[in-house]
Amino acid sequence: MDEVDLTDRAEVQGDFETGLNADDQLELRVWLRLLTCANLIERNVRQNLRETFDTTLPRFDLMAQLDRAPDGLTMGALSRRMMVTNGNVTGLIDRLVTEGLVERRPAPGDRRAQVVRLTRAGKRAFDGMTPAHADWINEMFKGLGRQDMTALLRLLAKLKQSLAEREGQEK
Amino acid sequence: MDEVDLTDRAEVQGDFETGLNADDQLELRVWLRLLTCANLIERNVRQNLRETFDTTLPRFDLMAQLDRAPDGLTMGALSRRMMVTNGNVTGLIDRLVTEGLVERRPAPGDRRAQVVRLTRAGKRAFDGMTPAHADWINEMFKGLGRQDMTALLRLLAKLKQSLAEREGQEK
DNA sequence: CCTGGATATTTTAAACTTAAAATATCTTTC
DNA sequence: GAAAGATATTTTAAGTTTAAAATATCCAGG
Repeated sequence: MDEVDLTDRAEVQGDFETGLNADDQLELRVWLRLLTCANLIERNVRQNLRETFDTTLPRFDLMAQLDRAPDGLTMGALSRRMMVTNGNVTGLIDRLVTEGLVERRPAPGDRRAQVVRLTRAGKRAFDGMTPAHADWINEMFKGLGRQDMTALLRLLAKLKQSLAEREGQEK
Repeated sequence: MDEVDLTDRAEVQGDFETGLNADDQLELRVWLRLLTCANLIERNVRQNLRETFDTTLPRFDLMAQLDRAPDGLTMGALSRRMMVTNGNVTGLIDRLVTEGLVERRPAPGDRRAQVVRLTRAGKRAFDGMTPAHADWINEMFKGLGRQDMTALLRLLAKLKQSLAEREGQEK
């Protein structure tokens, strides 16, 4: 039997980089590896949030933003911070309001805007999740030393800067 | 007037890190910065794909995987490489098949499996997008030197390793 | 004041994504 | 060789996400 083996045994647990050549452009390799790491972390957090607290990552991210802004945020500020569209935030907030975790009220002085903030229950729920969340993240970064992390933080800052510059240009 | 300024002028263009304290755990800061970078890049590529080729990022990612596997991939292999669920791939492939960019055929020797590969038209379409895609990525990494990128690549490899280890454990 | 452009949000339609259940097939074991 | 468990995929329902259009309000200039 010399048929092609479609199960591709070399790829037991592939990712975006699988099949990429070492002589491909460095930039692409960095980007794909970055994406792989982000996906692995996201997947882990998502699963933990579901199993431990029966909630979702977008809900958690949104609540984390509100937790850091005790005076509340407008819908627009929220969507900028979460880097998602306005419409997306509208839907998420709708659901969180229904669940009683978030409250929406008209912004003083601007009848177009809404200010959103955590309710008492929302704050309580979020505080209950924070420690476990921190543990998960810490656990995932266990393989990196303090030096590694500061180096990584610095390089990512530089990349972020490089990315932010070309955001303004747009068109 | 000494009211609270809800527009928060310091946060013209916030991101996940906005509002984070410098004394927060290092791991969390690295993770959020990583996420911010990934989001900025994704957003840029997504917009470029739409404006330039009228397509989407998931479609492009899927075609990129198939392009690297000339003999095709099973649905399962594809979902592992893209790090998304099986059902997700089913839907994406359905659409790409309809558009004539991808073909699906029974896997030889296993009647449960499907082998998917780019059609002639799909290969042509993908090849037409590759150079522009590379340019976009290169442009975004312009602020990083070769040294920075290799350092970043190394650190991310270490992180990826750290993350992969705890994947196996899972229960 | 009032008109035109800017800003804040919601709505809409379509696509994407997930987790879980359902199918179908393979593989092993007795 | 039939039952039990493992694998490969699809289906389902709900949620998330996007881009674009629609609303509503603000603000600046005449």
